[in-house]
Amino acid sequence: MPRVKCIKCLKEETVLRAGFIRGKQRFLCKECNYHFTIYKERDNDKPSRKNHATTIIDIAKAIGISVSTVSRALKDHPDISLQTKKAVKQVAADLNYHPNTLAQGLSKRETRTIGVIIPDIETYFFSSILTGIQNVASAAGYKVMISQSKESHETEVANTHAFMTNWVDGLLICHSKETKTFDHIKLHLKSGIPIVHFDRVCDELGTSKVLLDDLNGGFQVTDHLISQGCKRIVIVIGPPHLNVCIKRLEGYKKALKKNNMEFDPSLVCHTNLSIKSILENVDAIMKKDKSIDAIFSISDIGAIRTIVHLKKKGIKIPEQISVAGFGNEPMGEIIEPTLTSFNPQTYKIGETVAQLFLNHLIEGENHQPATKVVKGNLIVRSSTLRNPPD
Amino acid sequence: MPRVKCIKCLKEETVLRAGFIRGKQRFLCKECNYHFTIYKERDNDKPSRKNHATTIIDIAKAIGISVSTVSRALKDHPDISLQTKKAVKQVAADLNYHPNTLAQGLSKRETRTIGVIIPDIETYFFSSILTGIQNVASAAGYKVMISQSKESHETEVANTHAFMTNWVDGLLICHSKETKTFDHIKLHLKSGIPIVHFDRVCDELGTSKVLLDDLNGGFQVTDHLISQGCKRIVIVIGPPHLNVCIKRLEGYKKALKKNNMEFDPSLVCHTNLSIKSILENVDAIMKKDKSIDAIFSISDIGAIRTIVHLKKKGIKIPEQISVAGFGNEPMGEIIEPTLTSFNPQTYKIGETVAQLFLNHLIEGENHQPATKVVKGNLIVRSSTLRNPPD
DNA sequence: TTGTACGCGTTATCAC
DNA sequence: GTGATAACGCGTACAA
Repeated sequence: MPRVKCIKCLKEETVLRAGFIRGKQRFLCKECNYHFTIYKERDNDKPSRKNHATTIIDIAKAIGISVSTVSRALKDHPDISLQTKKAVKQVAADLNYHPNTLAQGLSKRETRTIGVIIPDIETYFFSSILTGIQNVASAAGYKVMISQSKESHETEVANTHAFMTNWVDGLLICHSKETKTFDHIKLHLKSGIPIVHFDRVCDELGTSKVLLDDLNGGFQVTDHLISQGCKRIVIVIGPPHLNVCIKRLEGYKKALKKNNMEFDPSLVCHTNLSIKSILENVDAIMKKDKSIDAIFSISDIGAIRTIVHLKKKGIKIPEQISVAGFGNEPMGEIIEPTLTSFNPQTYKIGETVAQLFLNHLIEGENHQPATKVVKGNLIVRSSTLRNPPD
Repeated sequence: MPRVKCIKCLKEETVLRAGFIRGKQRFLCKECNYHFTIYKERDNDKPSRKNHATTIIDIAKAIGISVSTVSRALKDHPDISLQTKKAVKQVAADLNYHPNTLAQGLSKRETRTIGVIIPDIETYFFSSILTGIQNVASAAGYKVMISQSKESHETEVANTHAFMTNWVDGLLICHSKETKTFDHIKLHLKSGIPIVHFDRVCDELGTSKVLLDDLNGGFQVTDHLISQGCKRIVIVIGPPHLNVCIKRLEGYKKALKKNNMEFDPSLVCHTNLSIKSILENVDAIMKKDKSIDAIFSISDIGAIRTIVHLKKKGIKIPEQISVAGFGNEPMGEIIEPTLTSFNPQTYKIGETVAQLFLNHLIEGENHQPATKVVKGNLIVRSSTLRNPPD
């Protein structure tokens, strides 16, 4: 029973509390059936928190209109009069208003943010893919959150969950080397948000994928080595659960076949892709088999370190051993001899990944998972050129 | 005037609408002064959206307790009984509940997210700083949003605003090369959120800063070159508005002074730090001045490309020209000759940046901006070693 | 110990 | 054209 007089009839006893409006008690005079609010002195107009960002409420108060009108005016809703729009925009600018994306997200149930999980930002391969993703995403009005798993399955899982609880609108992921189970992805698959895999993908989930031109790349590099007269080509690959390794190996085999050469399993070096493991394996195989005349490393970093390693031992490249890589890292242009490598078009991969995400959004309910292979191209440099073109 | 009977007195005319409770109309019988709500059939219990993530409301309904109890139980509030906690956590797990960080952020007015703006992820220097930042930040429970300005002032400004409207709890920024005005930062300085600058900082804003060991680095590199017998050392720097250039140049001068050598302004190459500009300048100065015996490039990439360039012209490094860089990029170990460079300790820089942000948070109101210089160290390699130690 | 109901900032759906 | 207010999901002072 508030001690408040009705603004209309000035009676007290007929006035009842009737909910709140924006933190202000609202009253209803039963007599006049009239709702009203008591405005206190304006001294409480100071934002309660000193660092209070201006909101549409502030704008509404300043002009003396409702928040809905402000909201609509700000987004040029056709219903709103030009005059009002102008006033609102003016005040918004004066008060340095910026919409709160958190609140927008909560209300619209979308954040216009996509999460990207990659193994390692410091690797050019991934960081350049990122750039491709960001270009397309930001053109479409999406922000990109990045996290690196550092090749740890545990971190990958944690990051995945973190993204989902942040309500990202999509998840773009390249799995860590360690990752062999995919429950963390399956769990969120039901939520219906677009998930796109790239490079190290997972086939058992029905997601869209972007793949490197692995098979073709493996083929082209090997074919090129053969064309340069190499007969005994070592291929250095990683753990067998990584699809990319298998594909590149397939390409290698295909090239041998095309050139009527027999596949010798002893020429396949299984490593864990660490530099240490790669160099050890190279040393071992070269000690065992003196006939080797080429090394195809599945990664550029591996190839580069192999070159440095072999040169230290006085081995001439490419005369004694040709070396080729995969990835077209910038370092390949710097090292001597410059490195022959397969260029997987990383920017384009990134762009394609983001595009697939956007497609999924557009297609909505009746989205069908797509798999795209980004064509790459062989870049021939000195590390394999035995027969200089005449 | 709702057509609702009071639960107590069963009268209709005395019942008034009195606000809402959780989406349900609340009524007040003026007669009995009694508040009540009409519960409809339970058939609206189905989640309205099919892909509705479970919320604490779902848990509360499932158990038949209130949302506040659920909320508190989930965060082990001491008030809640062990029994309740157990039940809540059980159901939460069953329903695969994940708190909505958007709502949490809106409610708590913090997002536990920090924004990082760097010129370019593809540069090792920045990506390794990022890793340092992420390590410290995630250990403290903060997520990291990354955006690259690609050295464009415009993009930097846009990204800054995007972060602020996303209510990041802090902003860590390294300005683009183009950036000469700082209104976009000033604007948000008032909001009170911690802003930390690194590398390319701005002095006119009272923010915390993390600086490279630029002066010392410039000094050490130059001093080392001199110790190797170099007399005419070219220093290749970037635009004068970048504080890092000035500092490294100062170090260069300091080293000359220490060794009683005169500073010759004609040996300073002003470039825009692009490869093209660097190589052109190097060519020009070497053509003009045949006495030059060393080049100190302010960036490793510049130094590396310079080496490649000079080698192509048949110049012997370090015998004819010594070359040194700054940054300790991985490529420096690969190129021949391997590159002498100053290692700025990028990881540590990143960690320090994040730490400064955390400090700011802890200190709160009475925070005093700090400036930290991360000590680096000279890494001597072949590109400058003229007098092999005997 | 548990529950109630408001506030966070915005959008959307009605109602007028 | 404009206003009122539920809803988004959660935290929390205050009430019970």
